Amino acid sequence: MARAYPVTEIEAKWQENWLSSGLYEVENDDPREKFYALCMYPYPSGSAHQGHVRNYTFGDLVTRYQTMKGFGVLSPFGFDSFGLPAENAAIKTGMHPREFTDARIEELRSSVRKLGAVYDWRREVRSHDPGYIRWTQTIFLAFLEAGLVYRKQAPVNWCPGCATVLANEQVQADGTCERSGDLVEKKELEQWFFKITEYADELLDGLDDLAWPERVKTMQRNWIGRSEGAQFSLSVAGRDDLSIPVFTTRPDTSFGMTYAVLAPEHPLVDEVTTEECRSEVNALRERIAGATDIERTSSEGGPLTKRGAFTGSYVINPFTESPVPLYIADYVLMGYGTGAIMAVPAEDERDFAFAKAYGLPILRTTEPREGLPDEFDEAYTGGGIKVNSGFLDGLEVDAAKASAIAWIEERGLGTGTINYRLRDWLVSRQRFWGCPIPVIHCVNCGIVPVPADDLPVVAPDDVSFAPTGQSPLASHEEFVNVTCPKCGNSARRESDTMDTFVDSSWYFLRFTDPFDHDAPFSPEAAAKWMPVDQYIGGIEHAILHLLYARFFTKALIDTGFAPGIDREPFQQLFTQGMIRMDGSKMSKSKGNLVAPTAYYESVGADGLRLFHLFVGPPADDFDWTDQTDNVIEGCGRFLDRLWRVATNPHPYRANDEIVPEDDEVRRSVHKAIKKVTEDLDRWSYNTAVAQLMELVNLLTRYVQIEAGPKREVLDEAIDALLVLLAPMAPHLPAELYEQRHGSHVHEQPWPSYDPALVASDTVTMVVQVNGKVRDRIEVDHEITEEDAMAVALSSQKVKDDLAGATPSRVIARPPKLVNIVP
RNA sequence: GGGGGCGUAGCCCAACGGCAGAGGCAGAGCGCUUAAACCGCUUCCAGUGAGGGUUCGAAUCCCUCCGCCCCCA
Repeated sequence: MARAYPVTEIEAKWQENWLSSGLYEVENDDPREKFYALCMYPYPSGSAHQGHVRNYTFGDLVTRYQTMKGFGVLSPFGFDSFGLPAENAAIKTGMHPREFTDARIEELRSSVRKLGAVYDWRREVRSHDPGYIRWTQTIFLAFLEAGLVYRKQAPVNWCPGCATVLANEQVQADGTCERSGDLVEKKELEQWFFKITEYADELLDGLDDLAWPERVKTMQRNWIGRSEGAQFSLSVAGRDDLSIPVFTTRPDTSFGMTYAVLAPEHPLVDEVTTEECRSEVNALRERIAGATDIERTSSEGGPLTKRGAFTGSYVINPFTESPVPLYIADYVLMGYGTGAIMAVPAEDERDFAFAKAYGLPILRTTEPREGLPDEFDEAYTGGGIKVNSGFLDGLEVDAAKASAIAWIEERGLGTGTINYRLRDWLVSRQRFWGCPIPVIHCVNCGIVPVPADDLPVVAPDDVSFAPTGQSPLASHEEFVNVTCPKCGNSARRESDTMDTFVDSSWYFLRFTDPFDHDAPFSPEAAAKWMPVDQYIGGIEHAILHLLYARFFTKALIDTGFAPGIDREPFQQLFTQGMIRMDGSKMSKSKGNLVAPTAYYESVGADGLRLFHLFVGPPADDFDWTDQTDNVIEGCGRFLDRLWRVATNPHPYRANDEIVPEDDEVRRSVHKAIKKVTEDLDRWSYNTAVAQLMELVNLLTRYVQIEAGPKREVLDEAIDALLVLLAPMAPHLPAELYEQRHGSHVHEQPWPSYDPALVASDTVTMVVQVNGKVRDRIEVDHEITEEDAMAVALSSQKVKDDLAGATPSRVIARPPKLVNIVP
């Protein structure tokens, strides 16, 4: 539909203006109070999609709004430009990932500008730039020196068809390779790890004070998974040389252990398995080798039958000194605790199901306060009094835990320990398009860091991406063959690259000072801008990115890069809802994208932005349906109306006569200022837009009244509208404000409202009888409780309704409501 | 299996425990127009997924159930 104003022209003009005026460039010595507004930097996937539009609309609103409120706002933009898609494209087309990536960065950058979003573009960072790689590598080496980086054997996903290592996201839910469809195997390789577990407690405790969505905090807490308990050893019957450490969160239930379980991949399985049981044990291990943790621990598929096997050995329960059978079972994971458990079927659900399936004894050790139920068809995991538990009998669960731990420690069998679900962060990737790990392997000197002067280590260009089964880096002779910086002998360069989550774990710090050529960023700049005051992104990063970035911030402080900054990088977090279409998330991989481009021409970036603000609460998901275009068009119509009422000539009232509509408009303007300000502060953008629509509708009627509109009243209203709309849909207000005043709307201070105009003199008071509305009476807005009651009781309708009965109670909430209870 | 979110008009959504309706979409009618579109005005439409509880008063708080979605296992 044709617009009432030249959208494309106006938007292009202002986008150019914002780029060249430097209005949103901030210096590190900016005297204003700082505000750091940040959207999660994107993977450059080509031109922006609706998810980007939504994200940057919110971010840009924050930037412009806080600027108008007087803050010096740091609003940078960059690209998370390492990653698999570029490498896959290289394998497919032979195009170098850098070329591929650079082209897509250009595309995304220009489509973000078409949205009218403003940034300090001088600060742009791109993770694949040598200038960024250098500092990622510097940080890696600093962490290595600080003992926060180490190497150990770990299983990787290996696709036999492609003869290559796969990232987790390349393995499909059914355990096959997304490219070849082969069943992915686990293969042990030397890998690099970050010691994030060293910060587990701080990462957990730090969550308490953050202004984050509660569910994100909960997800992180669950991911860290701190549990207190005990670790102790079970000796294998008849084998004085063998003992098996187990971890339990319920040491108080130890007397109820009726069997024990090893993870199938536990190193002692071969040792303890007897000849008679070997074939069954091996069969199970083989079957489990390809299963994911989720499949293994899922309770779907009924009781845990055929998912365990007896090893033939027995272990001694140290509390009872009796032998219990030792099994292997898929529901015990090597990666959690010690990879071995004592099984207490009466008080653990999984153990219960397994015991039932294998006919193992079940012995209760906890009696709930309300007594034992008659039916015993599930485990009891609650609190109560210990029974059948020797020296623990009669104790409460918590006291029994402490007592059991003390008992274990006294005998030197083990200790009370804290266990985490969180594992150390595996950062090495057998990939080309990532930040190279800057170390050299020397036969004489071992692992030698690349000297600082030789950084960055950048991948060579002349590599073949044909899938030969080897990482392009590992097979590049000149890259790999080096001399050892320590002893000068020939050595081998590390060919693994880093997880791209490493790049994104510190980019927000680089933004504070991307100009520094001697350090990742200067401590002063970091201290000036950190922490990020408002971080905005998708819920899909609720766990990994946000946890890694928090870890990095703490580790960077502890390694001296950023002394004195807040240990939490993101003060406030907002997670936007996702856009769904046909029941699934709108995404490139689903092929259900609706490109924003066409809307730039029909309703403009302003119209599209307004739509994303208006469609519903920003945190909620919304469905893109065949109605959506109508709604977007409606947002365009609103902008048309604003344009018309602001630019059309009106039959202004010549005389000084005052009409009631003047007052109504003025009151509505101040009400709108109040409402929009409150709504922007509480992320209620949809209602803020609705308020502006209401005001425009009112003005549309006002200019048509018989007496004609009063010029100053209309001007005040339109100016207020433009200022209030400026952070949401910036182009049109900028144009109109310039036409009216010759100045820039985005440099105007945020308006305040007159409280006297917001409150009206009289209000409609509701009178209820027994909660049902019986009358509405106009009263003074400052009416007292007594007067309100008196007025209510004198209402004829109330009297009729009461029919002479004396009210037993009268509740007054002046000036809005009185409720009379007969 | 555990945790969380959401169910209000034909649709998207408002309503700090107090009159269920702010706004938009779609529909209907009228005006403008030679006519239509645009534009303007008017209007139809729900008792808040179901059931219980707390309260003078519940869409809102609590419990159970149903449906959809997300995260974790």
